Amino acid sequence: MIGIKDIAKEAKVSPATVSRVLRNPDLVTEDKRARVLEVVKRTGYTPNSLGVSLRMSKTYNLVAIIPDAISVFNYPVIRAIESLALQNGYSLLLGDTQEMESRERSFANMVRSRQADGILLFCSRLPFDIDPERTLAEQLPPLVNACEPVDIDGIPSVNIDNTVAANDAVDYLLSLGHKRIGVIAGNMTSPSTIARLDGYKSALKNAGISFDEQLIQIGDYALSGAAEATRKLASLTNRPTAIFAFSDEMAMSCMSTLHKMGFKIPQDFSVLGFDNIRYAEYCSPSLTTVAQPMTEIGIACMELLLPQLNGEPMQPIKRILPHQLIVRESTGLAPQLI
Amino acid sequence: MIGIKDIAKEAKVSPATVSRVLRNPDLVTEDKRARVLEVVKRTGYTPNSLGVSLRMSKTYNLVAIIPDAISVFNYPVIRAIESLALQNGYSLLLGDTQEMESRERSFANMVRSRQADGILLFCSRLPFDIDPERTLAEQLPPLVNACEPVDIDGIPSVNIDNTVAANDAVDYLLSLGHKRIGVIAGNMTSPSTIARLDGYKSALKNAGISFDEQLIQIGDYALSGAAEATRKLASLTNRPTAIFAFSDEMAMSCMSTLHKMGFKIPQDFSVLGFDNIRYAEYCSPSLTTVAQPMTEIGIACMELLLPQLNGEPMQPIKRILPHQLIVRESTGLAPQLI
DNA sequence: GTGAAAGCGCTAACAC
DNA sequence: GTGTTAGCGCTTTCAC
Repeated sequence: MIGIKDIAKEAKVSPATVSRVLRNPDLVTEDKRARVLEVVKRTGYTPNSLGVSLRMSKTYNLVAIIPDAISVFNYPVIRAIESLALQNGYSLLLGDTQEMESRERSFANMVRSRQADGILLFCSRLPFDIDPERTLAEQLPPLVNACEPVDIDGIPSVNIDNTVAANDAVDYLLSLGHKRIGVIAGNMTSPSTIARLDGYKSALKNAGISFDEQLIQIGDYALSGAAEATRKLASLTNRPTAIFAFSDEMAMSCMSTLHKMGFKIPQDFSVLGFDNIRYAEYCSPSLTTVAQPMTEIGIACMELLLPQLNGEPMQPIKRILPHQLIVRESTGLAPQLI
Repeated sequence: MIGIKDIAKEAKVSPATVSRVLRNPDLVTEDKRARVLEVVKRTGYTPNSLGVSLRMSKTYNLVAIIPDAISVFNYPVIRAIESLALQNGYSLLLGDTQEMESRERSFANMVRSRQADGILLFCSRLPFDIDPERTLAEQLPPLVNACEPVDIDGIPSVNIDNTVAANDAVDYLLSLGHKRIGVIAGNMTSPSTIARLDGYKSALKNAGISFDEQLIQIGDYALSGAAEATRKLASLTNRPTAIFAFSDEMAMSCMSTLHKMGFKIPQDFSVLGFDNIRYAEYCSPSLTTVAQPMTEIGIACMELLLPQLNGEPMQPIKRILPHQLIVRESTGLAPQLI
C-alpha cells in the first residue's frame, strides 16, 4: 500500500510537505505543490485514514443506532442526516440493532473504541450506564436522540409531540362521527406508543366517551401482529367503526385484513395510520395518516449533534417538530351517518 | 481517554502484557491475567480500534454499496450478511449511493483509505478504473457483487437467473390464458431489467405470441413511475389482461392505480411482482411474485468474500441461486376464460 | 513469562 | 517555506 513517504520521496519533498499540500495547500510554494499533486494524481494516493484519525483523534464517522435499520419509516430521516453529515465531512454508519440491547451497546461502543465520533440514537434505551453522581455531559459522547423518545431526561432530542398528534388524529375520527375507535398499538414498552395512547385517551375524554380496554390491541409494529389485532377488533360484538394504527405499515396490514374479511374501507371501517411512509399514498384506498416531518427531524438531529462534535458540551435541548394530519381516502363518515 | 498504558500502570505490568491478556491470554500467567482483567473491567477499557487497525493493517469493517440503502428489498440480504460478518469479527457499514456514481466511488474508496477491508456491491457499475493489462485480482480489493449483476466479467457474484425467472413468471401468466401481458420495467440501464425483459420475450416467443412494444412501460423502480406506467397500459385500446411489474413495490403501486381506475384484481387484471418483499403477503389482494432467496444470497456473498479477506486471490465465481414463483391472489384466469 | 522498543501512517510543533 | 522529530495507541518481535 502506497503511503505518504512514497509520495514524498517521489516528489523530492518531506512527508510533512505532502501532508501540507493535502490539508493546507497555501503553506506550500507553487512549484512543490504542483510536484506533489502530480505524484498524488499519478499514483492515486489516498491518505490512510487510520493514520489520520489516530493522529487527530477524530474519525469523522457517525453511527446511527436504529432498532430496524432498514425500515421504510426511517429512510427519509436517515437520508437527511447522511446528507448533512457528508456536507460536514462526516460519514454515516448504520447500526441495525434488531431490537437487541446488546447490539445497541455494541454500536454505542464504537465511540469508545474510537471508530466513531458521535451517535444518533433511534431507540428508547440509552445504551450507556450513567452515574447519577455526575452530569450527563461529562459521561456521554456526542449524542442525539430522535423519533423514539429516550426515557432519560437531559438528552438532546428531536421528536414530534406524540400525544398531541394522536389526540389530533382521534379528534378527526370523532369529527367524522366515529364513537368506537379501535387502536392497534405498537409495543407497550415504547415511549411513543405510551404517548400516543395518552393522546387517544385524552381525545375520548374531551369528547365524553368512556375508554374501553377491549378496543386497544397490540400490533407490536409488525405486519402479522397488526393482522391479528385487526381480526380481534373486527370480531368484537360491539365492534369499532374506525381503527387507528400506530404505524402505516400496521395500517396497511389492517386494511388488507379487513378486505379479506369482506369489509369495505372506509364504508365499514375508517383506517388511520401514523408516519406517512411513501406507500401511504399508493395503497388502496390511500391512507389517512399522521405525517412526521422526516427531513426536518434529520436536519434538527444534525443541528444538535454538530456543536457537540465540535467540542461544545451536551445541552438538554428537546426539539419538538410539528406533525400534520394527512387526510386521504381510508377515512370517512361513521357508518351510522352514511 | 483511557489507554493501554493506563491499564498497564494500574495493574503493574507492561502494556505488552495487557495486550497479551486481551488477545492471547494463554501467554500470561494466571495472577497477572487476573490483575489485568480486573482493571480492564473496573475501568471499562476498550482498546482503541484505530491503534489496533493501524498496527494490524486490518480494519474489520466491510462496506455494502447499495443504490437505495434502505430499501425493503435489500433488507433480508443485508441482515444475513451482517449476521455472518459479525460472526467473523467484521462490522458492516452501509453506503447509500442514491444512484450516484460519485458516491459509489467514494464508498469504494473506503478500502483504499483503509476504513474498510472489503466491499459488497449491489450496483451494476464497478466503482474502480480497471487496467485491462493487468488481472482483476491484482487490481481489486476483496469484493463481491450481488443482486444487480455487474457488467464486467470475472467479478465474484451472487444472483438469481433473472432471465429464467422472468420467463417462468410469464409462463405462469400464459398458463392462465393471458395473451397480452404488460410489463412495468425497472430502468433500462439496469442489467437485471434487461435480463428480465429477455425472459419475457423468450416466453412469448415459445408461446408463439408476437412481441408488442406498446406493452413495455418503464416504471424506473419508483412508485410514481409505476403508477404512470399502469395508467398507460390500462388505457391502451387493446389493453393487456395481465401486468408483470419488475418489483413488488411497483406491483403494489400498479394495483393501487388499477383500483383507483375502477378495475378489479385479478378479475380485470392479473398483477405479478418481483422480489417477494414482506408486504407482498399483506397487500390486497396478496401479491403473486417471484421470490429471490434473500438470506441465501446474503450467505453466499459472505462465502465468496471471506476467503478474499483472508488473503486468497479473487476468483471469478458466479453463484446462481434458485428463484421461486409464489402464487397468491393477485393473479387469476384471463378475463375471457372466466 | 515478561518488558523494552520499534513501527504501523499520519500531522503539527518546532527549529531553521 | 520546509524538514526534522515526536507521538497518537496498539501489537509483536526480540532479548532476557
